[in-house]
Amino acid sequence: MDALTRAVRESTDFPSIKALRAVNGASGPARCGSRARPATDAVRQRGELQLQVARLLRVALMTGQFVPGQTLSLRQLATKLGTSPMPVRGVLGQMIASGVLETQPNGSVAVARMTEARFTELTRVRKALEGMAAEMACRNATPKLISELEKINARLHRSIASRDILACLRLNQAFHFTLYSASASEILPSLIESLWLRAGPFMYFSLTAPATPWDATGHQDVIDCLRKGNARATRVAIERDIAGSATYLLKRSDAFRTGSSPAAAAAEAASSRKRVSRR
Amino acid sequence: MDALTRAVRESTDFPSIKALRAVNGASGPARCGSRARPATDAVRQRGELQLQVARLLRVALMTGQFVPGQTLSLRQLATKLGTSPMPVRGVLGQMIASGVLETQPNGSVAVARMTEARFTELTRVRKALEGMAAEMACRNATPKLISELEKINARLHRSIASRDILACLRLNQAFHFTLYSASASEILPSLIESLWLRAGPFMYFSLTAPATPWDATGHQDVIDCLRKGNARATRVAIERDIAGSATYLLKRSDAFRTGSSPAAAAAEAASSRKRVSRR
DNA sequence: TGGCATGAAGTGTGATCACAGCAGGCGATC
DNA sequence: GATCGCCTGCTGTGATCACACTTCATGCCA
Repeated sequence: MDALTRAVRESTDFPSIKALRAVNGASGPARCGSRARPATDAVRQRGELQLQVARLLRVALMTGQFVPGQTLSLRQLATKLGTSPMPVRGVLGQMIASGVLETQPNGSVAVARMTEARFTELTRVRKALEGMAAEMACRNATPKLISELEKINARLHRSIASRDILACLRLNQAFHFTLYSASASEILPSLIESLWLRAGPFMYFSLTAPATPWDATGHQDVIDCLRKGNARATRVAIERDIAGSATYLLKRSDAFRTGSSPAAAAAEAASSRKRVSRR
Repeated sequence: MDALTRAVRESTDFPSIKALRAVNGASGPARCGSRARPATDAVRQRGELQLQVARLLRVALMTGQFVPGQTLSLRQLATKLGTSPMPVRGVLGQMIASGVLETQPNGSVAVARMTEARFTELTRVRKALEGMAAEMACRNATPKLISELEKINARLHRSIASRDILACLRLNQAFHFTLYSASASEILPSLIESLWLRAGPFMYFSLTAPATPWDATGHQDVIDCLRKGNARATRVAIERDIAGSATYLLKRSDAFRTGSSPAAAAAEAASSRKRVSRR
């Protein structure tokens, strides 16, 4: 049981931040402003390290490298990333505050588990916020935006055809957030992103089953509404798209058992991830 | 100009966490697990310090102890609170992530400024989320909840009559969040709280003008709808209440000048806070 | 007296250390 | 043989230090 979770943990292979750096002499975690660092270091900026950690962690969560219920260790993550625990601590604190991660009774940090009630509510809030963002985006829609969305959608269809789950999730996310960024809203995209991040690990996990992935026909409706300039219809189309994928996930009722048995979930995710990457 | 902001900063008098502790021998910031601490120390728990800092900072923001645009110094806050910069850093990081604070171009942290567009959008999102929470709360409404809300509302009316702005804000917040906590939602209250926190400093600041405060007649409508058990009407009533106070604030168009001149805002807030506390 | 340079103070960030709490393993004792 | 106690290694948290960077003020030179 512990061996299983350990196996999952071992298989999480980040691109080490240490490797991303231009520093070549430092072996351990590079000091913040090490005097040995030449002026040619392009990576280091103000708070850059924390941003990189946040980015990597977000991607890892959205691509199923962590499983709902899995505990995340500050020091282990830091070692894996090649940094000190410091920036990891900051990022984890923010993710705990936004509900993506949660602190277990013993104080350690874990990926938030998903229950059916939580997922239903998440979907409801998503419909409200993303519907609003879509409506605003429609009022600012340009031909450039529409063609960009169509391009993403075409690639999404190809990914669905080739059953590339990772690409499906990434392109689906790209479609939605490209649309929402056109809303010119300052607060909606970040709120929506936190909701996606909450659902992220669960969605990946539940889509890795051998069942057929969802169809993205809802996206075409959104594009059509955008082209007509009908803001209310765009909102409805997005809401329908969200509801559609939500019911698809809800129908797979076994997906929620991760809440009761994290170890089994970890094992399942590990095998399914292998299955995906092997393709 | 700098003297003004400094004056404001000086006047922010937190209840020092150091004073809250049971430690009597330690003079500087008490070490985390100092061996000198007796086992009778009731305050210290896991992550307790960061929670206390977060609580104090939230209250300070909601009660206008900080002004939109004012820069917050990590070390100064820590010194004022009697802790090391460490827990303050964590809390500020979370507040930056949630949009309550923002990092200035030079890297220092400041209270997010409010623009008219931002406020309009904030109000729109608030209406959606709080309307949803109110609707859910109505479905779970109990006589106990309704009587509690009526009690809060009665005290709010008394505070309006005596023009106690601080109490008005606190009771208004209590009314709304008591209602929302009845929604039994896991994600809505925290989302809503982050929105309130964004608007908090601005609301306090703009209400401290000598103009007449708003009337809270909308609350009574909400209570009536709750008693009738009409969920949709409850949603509409809350939306109307939010829209009402928003238009009241928007009418005071001068309130947004804090975005252009933080120093003047700080001075204004300092004098108005004195005016309030002197009563 | 005007303008530029320099340095001291303050900023956030990252690293490291110290500590309390907890979990699991392992041996000694009943 | 079962159970209790210790003990080692882990966890997150708080404190402290070191560093790059900005800012502002003082001093020096033209």
